[in-house]
Amino acid sequence: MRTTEDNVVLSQLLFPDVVETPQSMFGKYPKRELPDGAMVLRFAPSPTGFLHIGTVYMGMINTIIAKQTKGVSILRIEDTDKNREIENGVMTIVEGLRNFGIDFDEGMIGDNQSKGEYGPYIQSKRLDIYKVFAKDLVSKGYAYPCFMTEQELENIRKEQEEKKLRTGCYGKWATWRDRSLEDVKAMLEKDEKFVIRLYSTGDIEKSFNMMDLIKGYVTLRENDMDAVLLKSDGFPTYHFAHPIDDILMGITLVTRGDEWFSSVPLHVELFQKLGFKQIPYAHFSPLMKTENGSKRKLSKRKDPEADVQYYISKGYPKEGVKEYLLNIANSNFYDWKIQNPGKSSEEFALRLDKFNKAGSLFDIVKLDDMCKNYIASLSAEQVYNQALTWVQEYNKEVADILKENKDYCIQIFGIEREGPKVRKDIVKYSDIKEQLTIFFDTMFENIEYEDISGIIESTKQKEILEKYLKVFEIPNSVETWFEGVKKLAEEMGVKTGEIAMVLRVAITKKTKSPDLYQVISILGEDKVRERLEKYLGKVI
RNA sequence: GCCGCUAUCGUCUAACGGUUAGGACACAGGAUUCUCAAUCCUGCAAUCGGGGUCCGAUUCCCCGUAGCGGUACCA
Repeated sequence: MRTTEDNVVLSQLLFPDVVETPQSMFGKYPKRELPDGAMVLRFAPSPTGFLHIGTVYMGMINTIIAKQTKGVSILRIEDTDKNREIENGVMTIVEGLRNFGIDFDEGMIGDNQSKGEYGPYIQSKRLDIYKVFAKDLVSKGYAYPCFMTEQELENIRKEQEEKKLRTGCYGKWATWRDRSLEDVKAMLEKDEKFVIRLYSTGDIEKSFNMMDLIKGYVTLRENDMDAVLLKSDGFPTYHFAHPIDDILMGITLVTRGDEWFSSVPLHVELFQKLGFKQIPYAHFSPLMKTENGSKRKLSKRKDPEADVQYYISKGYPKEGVKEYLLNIANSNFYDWKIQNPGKSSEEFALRLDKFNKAGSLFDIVKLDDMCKNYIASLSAEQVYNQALTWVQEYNKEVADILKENKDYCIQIFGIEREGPKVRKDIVKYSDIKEQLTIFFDTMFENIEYEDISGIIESTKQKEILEKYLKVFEIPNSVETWFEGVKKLAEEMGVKTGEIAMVLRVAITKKTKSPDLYQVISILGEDKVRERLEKYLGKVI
């Protein structure tokens, strides 16, 4: 057993270089001056090498809530596991989020750059800070060095499993928690590796209640694990970094994934031992997918759709993806969107208590629908601009066409875009190539005519074409044009539909196309006549 | 195994303890249109199972069951 004095000595022995105290640390970060109700939120992903769809989801939620409460959003990087560190990990997150229009008020803005006064905003640069608090805990007897080797840890785990006990380092299994100062000194002199563990005083038999902003009131058991606070390499575990970073940064609501929920008792004990006021939690359920009839978390390893790049490369509009994500967050978003067509999604009042408590399935069909509606809400020029951005990266050939024929393309994207009945056939920007095909000979030449001879005999087709060519002109309204077609149908004794069908195939090679009159108007009289004649030649 | 959270149409979800259990997406049918899309109408389709409490339970309680998460010197 160690005395109170022993612990003070021990803390000095363990952290001889640390001169700061928790009090002096707090002095460095003044209290934030914010309006009533303002929330300070931090989004704290780990740099694991790619931008997860969940990262966009959480990043967006945090920034929206901060903005709506006139608070502060912070992007912090949790890179305390150097085994998992990946090159450019930070940039992938920073740039990826920025690309999605998700901007933070404070935090990392580049690999080694940040903005804000509450940094550093990357945990690997905060090592000295964690030591200050670790030293403080040791001096108070709330933490201690543990010299157990991996093998020893493994052994106790096996023994616990055999005896059907809870596994882990707690109570009598935590063999170093009460060792004498002499024992510790001896190990230190031998330069043995050690970790700093929490000296837990919790009782697993006791429960306590806690409010989670998403889950509501929950009942949890107290923590009794002597969790690792500082690893042998001097890096903190997440558990230790979390209270310190969030308190020092003045966070008012901790948002994080559901996987942390089970650690709440540990974190509560840490807040108490550190003398911090508990920050409220909101635990978000993960995005799921189904596989073989069972649900599971979307994982990058197995699921390509977990990577945001998957949607980008397929040409999904980012805004549409965000809207879909918002709809997962609060399912009344879609209704709100319809009622507030002009408003930006960021104005939607997200409510924490409206989040799904269990995991939501990621539904690509619904995503398609929302993207389709999103694109339908844009002007032709906006479609052009967004499509161009995408195509410049993913389809150079189409990008050239777009750049060289700006006005023409805008006309094409404008087909059936005016008025109440907007054409909704673009889900993602990869679909626009299909839209353009009939308007550019270079692409048009490469597609085959659809065969309608089974529906309308060749001789009849020929007759229709010949007669139509004689009266062909492009009037200035659909009505006039269609009147002409109708008149011709009457004269020939055929159905209007048949004439339209023949013309459609002759002009677009397809049996399905956007409004024929608008297509003809855009193509122009010469081009249409040329195509009609060409098809006539083919039918014979 | 142990601990915790969760449970409404296929999916996302709504419903002060009293509703015909509502909406959206998907699907099917119809209307409309020069085709397709769009639009409009209609249909299909759910309270996990069992016990309580209550005049009355999707809602509250208990027991099962299932799903998810945790059970690391990973986050």
